[in-house]
Amino acid sequence: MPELPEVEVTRRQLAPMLVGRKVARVFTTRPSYFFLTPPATLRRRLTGRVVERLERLGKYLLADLDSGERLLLHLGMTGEIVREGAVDHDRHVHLRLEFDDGRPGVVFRDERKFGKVQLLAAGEDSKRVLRLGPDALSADAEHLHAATRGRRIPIKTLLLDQAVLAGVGNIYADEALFLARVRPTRRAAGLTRAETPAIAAAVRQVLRRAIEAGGSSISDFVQPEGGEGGYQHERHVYAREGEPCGRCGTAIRRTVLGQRSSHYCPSCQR
DNA sequence: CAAATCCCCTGCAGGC
DNA sequence: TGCCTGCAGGGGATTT
Repeated sequence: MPELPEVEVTRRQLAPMLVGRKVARVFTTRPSYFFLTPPATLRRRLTGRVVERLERLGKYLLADLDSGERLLLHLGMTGEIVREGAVDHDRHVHLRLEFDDGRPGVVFRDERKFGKVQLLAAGEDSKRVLRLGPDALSADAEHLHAATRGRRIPIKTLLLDQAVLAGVGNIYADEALFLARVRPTRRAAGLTRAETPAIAAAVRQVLRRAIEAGGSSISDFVQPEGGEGGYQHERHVYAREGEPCGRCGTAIRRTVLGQRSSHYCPSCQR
């Protein structure tokens, strides 16, 4: 599942294969939940445009076009944006861009269609982006501590709230809480002055390291150039139920919080 | 306002 | 082998 590290790795590899190239042809599938902007409109508005910049906000990618419009992209659960030819071109390819230079195009493939594509008019703001909190890569201890006050929800659930920190998803929330030695079930408001900075630091650390490793390819994440990430080999708790904790050997436990599976070491995390 | 629940979608694992 | 059920989850909408 693409979270901040996977989206950032996607941005870094995608930028060189997108920026500065002129879109010659746009192919789309039929209208669906996936298209916040109707595919016919996308085809019309994107044709002939040049992407000038590609930035990331939380788990969103924003491509600035030479028309002043912006293309908003979200990978959802199973989305992947790759160089044409790097993955199968099957019924799950919803958007494909061809350019005027003869080099391979770019495809946005998504099995479950939880991904999103939206064209923003010049100066138009996206409600989805506006509600995002500060980027999780620079998680601030004071900000996180303040965000926990008055919140009865588990800290794990709070970390997944994109309005609190933008970019944390299920894998890295579990991994960060392991590094901080805090149980995911702990009430946010009950965390101490010492624990919230530890969690913020762990969030930054795990995200930075995951980017360095190229992301996690646990559920099919593929980099734009076709490679796989390596962080899945470094994870401590996520999807390791019953396996021994790397620190103490205790069996990793799984529980459900906010409809999402959560993993932790009952011995190391308190 | 906060918190809980439902739903969008498809592939796959597990049970029989 | 095939059918059915449940699960995976980002995040918005709806309900409590």
